[in-house]
Amino acid sequence: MKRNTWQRSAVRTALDDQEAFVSAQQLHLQLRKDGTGIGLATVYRALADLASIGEADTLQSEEGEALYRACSTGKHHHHLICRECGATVEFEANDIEEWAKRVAREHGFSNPEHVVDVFGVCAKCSKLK
Amino acid sequence: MKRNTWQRSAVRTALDDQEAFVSAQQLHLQLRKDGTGIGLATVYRALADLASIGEADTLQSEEGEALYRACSTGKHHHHLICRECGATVEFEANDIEEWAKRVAREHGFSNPEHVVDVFGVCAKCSKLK
DNA sequence: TCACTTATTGACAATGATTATCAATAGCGA
DNA sequence: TCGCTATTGATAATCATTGTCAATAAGTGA
Ligand SMILES: [Zn+2]
Ligand SMILES: [Zn+2]
Ligand SMILES: [Zn+2]
Ligand SMILES: [Zn+2]
Repeated sequence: MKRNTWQRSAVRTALDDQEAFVSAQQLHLQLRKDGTGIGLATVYRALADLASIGEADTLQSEEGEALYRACSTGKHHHHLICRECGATVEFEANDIEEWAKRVAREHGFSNPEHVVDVFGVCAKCSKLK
Repeated sequence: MKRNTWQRSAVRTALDDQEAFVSAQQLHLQLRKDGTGIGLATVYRALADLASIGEADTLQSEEGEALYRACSTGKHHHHLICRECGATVEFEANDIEEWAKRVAREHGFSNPEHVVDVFGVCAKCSKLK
C-alpha cells in the first residue's frame, strides 16, 4: 500500500508554494535550501506520483524539460503562462473542449485529448521593460 | 553565406517523405539506411535550420523528445495527431487564434503565443483493434 | 579551370535531465 | 514492539542534444 512519508508531503508543500511551473531540479534545490536532505530521485518520484493522481499539472518547457505545478482545482483546465517570470493563470474554456472533440470527430479520430497552452508576458513583467 | 550541401537537401527530402512527426534520431537512422553517411549532428543542425526558417514544424513528444515535420504550408496552423501511428492532419482554426489573443488580453498578457495540438486515434488504427 | 576563403561536416566528447540500481531505512499493520 | 516491504537516496546508467575542432567542400573571382 502507499505509505505517507515526510518526503512526499514536503514535495507537495513545496510545490504548493510555487506560483509558477517548476522543474524537478528547481524544486529539489528549493527543498535543500529549506534544510531538508531530500534526494533528487525522490523529488522526481513524488512529482510523477502527484501528476498521476491529478494533483499536479505538467507540461514540457520549450527546451523539453518537464515542469510541474500544483493546480487549485482537480477539474480539467488550461494555463496562461508568463514567458518571463512563469506566473500562471488557470482558466476553463468549454468552447475549446467542444472544439477539440469536434475537430477529432470530423477527421475520424477517436479518444481525443488536447494540449492547449497560451504563453505571453504578464502585466508585471511588461512594466519592467 | 548559406551553402547548399547534399546533406541539407537529403534531410529536407527525408523529412518530406515522412507522414508523421519524427525525431532527429529516427531521421538519422532512416538516412543511414538509405545509404547516406550523414552524421547525426548534421541532422540535428539541418532540422533546427528548417524549423527556424519555417519549413518544418516542431513539437515536444510526451517524453520530451523534439519531433519535426515538413508542413505543406508556411502559414500558421495546428495538428491532429494519431497516438498510435503518428499520422498527422493539418488544419487552420481562426476561432482559436482569436480566442488565444483574447484570453491573453483579458489577463493583461502581451505578445501571446500558443501551443494547440489535438491527439487521438485515427480511423485506420481504430480498425486494427 | 584553379586557387582561396570559410561555411559546413562528422566523429567524438561533454552536458544535462531523467531513470535504474540496490542496500539501508522507516511506515504501518499485527 | 516485531516484521514485512514500500520507500528512500547516493550513485551509476541512459539518452537526447549540443559543443569541439580538424578536415572537407561550396561558392567566388581571377
Ligand atoms: Zn511575468
Ligand atoms: Zn481542455
Ligand atoms: Zn493512426
Ligand atoms: Zn494557432
